[in-house]
Order: sequence, then structure tokens, then C-alpha cells
Amino acid sequence: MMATSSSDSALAIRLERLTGEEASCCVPEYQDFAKDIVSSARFRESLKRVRALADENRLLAVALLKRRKELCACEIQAATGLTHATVSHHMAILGDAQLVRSRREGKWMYYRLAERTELGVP
Amino acid sequence: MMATSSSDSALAIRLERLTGEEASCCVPEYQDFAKDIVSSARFRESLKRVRALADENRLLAVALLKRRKELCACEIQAATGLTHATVSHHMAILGDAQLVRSRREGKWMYYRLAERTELGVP
DNA sequence: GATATATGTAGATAAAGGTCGACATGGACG
DNA sequence: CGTCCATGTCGACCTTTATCTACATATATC
Repeated sequence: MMATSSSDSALAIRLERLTGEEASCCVPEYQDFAKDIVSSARFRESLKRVRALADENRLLAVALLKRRKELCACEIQAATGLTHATVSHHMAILGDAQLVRSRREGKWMYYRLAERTELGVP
Repeated sequence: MMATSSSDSALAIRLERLTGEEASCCVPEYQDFAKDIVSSARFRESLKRVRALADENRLLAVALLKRRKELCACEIQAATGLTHATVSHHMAILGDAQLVRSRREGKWMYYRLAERTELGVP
């Protein structure tokens, strides 16, 4: 895309102020810096965890699990008012993000919070 | 919607186990419990903050601000490769979620992290 | 084994949100 | 005061995703 048309000069000024040197072509430096962060494992994991919680019903499910240590899928369905298909979908996303662990007991599926549920900016 | 067709009996069993009493109509209890949480200020604020970070470019911007204490809009534009319109849109979302504070200096707009950037499950 | 129940999966649909181009705003500087 | 530059705003487009229905799988029970 390279949408750098109108801010090249401002960037040059900013970079000169930071480094004290003349900035001829500064955009790649910022892009490389950003690429290192975005491609890091820490960043990808944080993004996955944050996105898993960035839904009202999923955040509700986790909030419920914080109060009751374990909940069955049908309880989450009752609390959210969603269909079982949607609940299953949401819990899979939470599980994939390592925020929730699941346990099967006969016909029922029980969910509980993972040991680590902290979120953070990478 | 009320998608409770296939799990009413399972819910009744679960609720009986929890309370020891017979559960006749158990869904409303879970719904009321959930409604209290969802409508709380803590929940709404947490959801807003988490959703603000649930985008690759916004999380990148915050990650950059964590390393450099202050960044100008054009620097974030260079780092993300987005247009200035999109950057402005993203920074407004982060600001609305109280994750980023902005400061104007002449033509330039500077952003820095807010004092509180912790995320949590409400 | 057949049936009933609880959950997972797949496809379709619709709403939400990220992105951009175009225009507006606001400050700096001649 | 007019021009330039950095940023904000608006409307449209398009990808993503939340949700549902329908079907499949798994487990318990008769």
C-alpha cells in the first residue's frame, strides 16, 4: 500500500529530532521496527488472547467462570441466551487462546479458567 | 431468540446438583445472573478496553508506545503502513478506551500511553 | 442395538468493523 | 490573508466474524 504520501516530511523532522542526524528515507526504519514486534511470538499470542476476549458473550463466559469455578456448556448457553452451536464456537476460541480449559464428563462438557489468564501489551 | 430447546433438562440436572433443590425453571436464574454482570460498569469498561486492543494495528501502536514514550501520528502511520485517516480512527478508539492520551503541539499530534493500561476480566 | 440427549461441525446469512479516498479543519509561515 | 501541511471527519467498500439452521458425532440409557 505505502500510504506515505503526505507525511514524509513530518517523519523526517521527527526522526532528525530523535537522532540528531538528517533523515533521508525514514519510513523503512519504522516499518522494520514494527515488523519485528508484530512477528514476535509474544505479540501474536497477546493478540490472540485479547481478540478471544473482545466479544461480549465470550467475556461474559470468562467472567462467569471467574465466579463459579466450573460451568457446563448448557449453563453458558442459558446465561448467554445463544444456541449451543454458537456457545461451542465461542468456547473453542477461548480454548484455542489458552484462556479456558475443558473437561468431558459423560455427555457434559465442563469448562474452567486456565491457570494463566492475564492479558498484557507485548 | 430463547434458544433453550435442547438443554433445559441438562440445566435442571446441573442446578439440582448445585443447589440440592429441584429446578423447575432454571434458565431465568442464569440469565439474571449474566445480566447483572453484563450491565455492570466494570464489565462495560473492560469490554471496551479489550476490544480497543483487539486489532493488530492498534495493538502494535500501543506496543510501540510502550517502547518509545511518545510518538507522533505520522510515526504510527509509518510503522503501520496505513493511511492517516485510518491511524486517526484507530487512535480515537484507543483514546476513547482510556488507553492512550494525546497532546497537540502545533501541527503535530503526540500520543502516549495512559497511566493505567491494565486489562482484566471483570 | 435403538433411542434420547449433549455437544461438535459445516454452510449460509447478516451485522460489525477496518480501510481508503475525498473533503473539512486547524495551525504555521510567508 | 493565503498557502502549505498534519490531522480529523464522512461516506462507501469489503473483509471478517458472530449467529443461526441443519446435520453429524458421542455418550448414556432402555
